[in-house]
Amino acid sequence: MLKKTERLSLVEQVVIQIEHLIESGHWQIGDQLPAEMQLMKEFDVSRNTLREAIRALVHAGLLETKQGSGTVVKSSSAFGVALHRQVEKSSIMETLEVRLALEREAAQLAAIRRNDLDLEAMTESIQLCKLASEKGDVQEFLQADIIFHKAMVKASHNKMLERLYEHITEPLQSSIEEIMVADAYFNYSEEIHYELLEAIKKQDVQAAISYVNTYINDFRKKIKRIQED
Amino acid sequence: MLKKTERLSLVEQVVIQIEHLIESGHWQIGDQLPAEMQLMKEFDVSRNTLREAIRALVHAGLLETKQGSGTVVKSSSAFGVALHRQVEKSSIMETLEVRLALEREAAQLAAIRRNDLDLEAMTESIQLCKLASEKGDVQEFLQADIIFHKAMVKASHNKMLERLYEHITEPLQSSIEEIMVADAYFNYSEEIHYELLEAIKKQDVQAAISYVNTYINDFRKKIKRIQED
DNA sequence: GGTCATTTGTTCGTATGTATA
DNA sequence: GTATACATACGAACAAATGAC
Repeated sequence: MLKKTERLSLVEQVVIQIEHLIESGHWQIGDQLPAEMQLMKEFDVSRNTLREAIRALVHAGLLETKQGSGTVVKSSSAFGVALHRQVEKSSIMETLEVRLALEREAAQLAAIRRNDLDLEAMTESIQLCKLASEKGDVQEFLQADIIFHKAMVKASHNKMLERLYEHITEPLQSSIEEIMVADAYFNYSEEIHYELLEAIKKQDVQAAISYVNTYINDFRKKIKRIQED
Repeated sequence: MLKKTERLSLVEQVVIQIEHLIESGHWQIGDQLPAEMQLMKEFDVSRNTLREAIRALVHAGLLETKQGSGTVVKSSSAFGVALHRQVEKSSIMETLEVRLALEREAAQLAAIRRNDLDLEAMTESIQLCKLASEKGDVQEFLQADIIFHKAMVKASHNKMLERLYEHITEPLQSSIEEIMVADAYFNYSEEIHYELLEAIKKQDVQAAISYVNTYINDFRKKIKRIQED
């Protein structure tokens, strides 16, 4: 029934298989895992082995088990969880400074490497920003804004930068929403990054970098102003 | 309204305690942990509970267990392990671009926030670079160079930036050493960052940034040249 | 080379608490 | 309130690997 000791323990093998199923997107965030009985058959392991593998992934932050209701996917990557924890240990300002560093590099690389598909995605998302601003919906606007930024980072064609940016921005998002909603002087038109898109379109590296620098500086001042209230 | 029974399980409590003992340096990398029997008494838990906590930390990459021999500390932080794995999945070029982003931001912040202690540490490490260059010892020079860069990042007074930089640079280091040793045209005097230190000393932000930009660009070209050979 | 104590690895059983139906 | 299923924690016994004598 069970094979003799291979290099990896049975538990580790199951852990890796589940990890892969999650990171590949086969099981999405929020999805409920099949019942234990079914997973036992699927991986061909005993109940104890399966449970131990699940516990390891719970501790890693990828899964969450709830009595009675089962286990659900909580995060898509162990890397994301580790970064998330790091962000929680840091101040908003510190995290924002790191984000600026990544965003400035991304803008520069995007201006160099962007292809037609990238420009299309960025143009599309900036249209969403415009629509949301016309409706006056802050929440919707911020979501569209994130999509634009992610599209720009994607246009840098650096997967590591992309992952870092995504997992640093995500836990920061709720704080940003609070700040923006609390901002009485919020001005949509100032927040839509037409000039940045133009700079990347024209492959003007310097213009892209300086635009990022100014808008993050504004953002910084805004946070300071609100936090002092 | 759901009542969140966020009471931590015993296993989680033990995990956190061990994690803290490692991250605080009480147990250093390479150290052997006390035997399970002793740890059971120390944490006042059963063997199964203790073992599950240890297994979680083994999976996280902090510990390594060997049957018959014992348990040793393998890494000092879970964040470092996660980042290390991410770097291994990425190309040298990608990682270098991320490093540039962090280093540029660090140089800028260091130029603004450096204090006398920071300047002292940077001056000291640049002296080490000079000494190694006079001896013609590449290995020693590179080690001193790392110390200088870490001192600069520390001078940015952003802990998150510091941790990210450290854990991204570390796994990159062996690759860099290979490249530098293989470089027939290696010129020490070009690699000592006197001008960067001067810019930070004078709090000249622009000069610091532009110096980082040029030296990383040179580094990039060097890698491309060597990889093409 | 072999024996033995030590240490981790594995599996079982039991008691208690807790969420769901 | 009761019953059921699941989670948690403990204890014990045995297997397997290691290292020292």
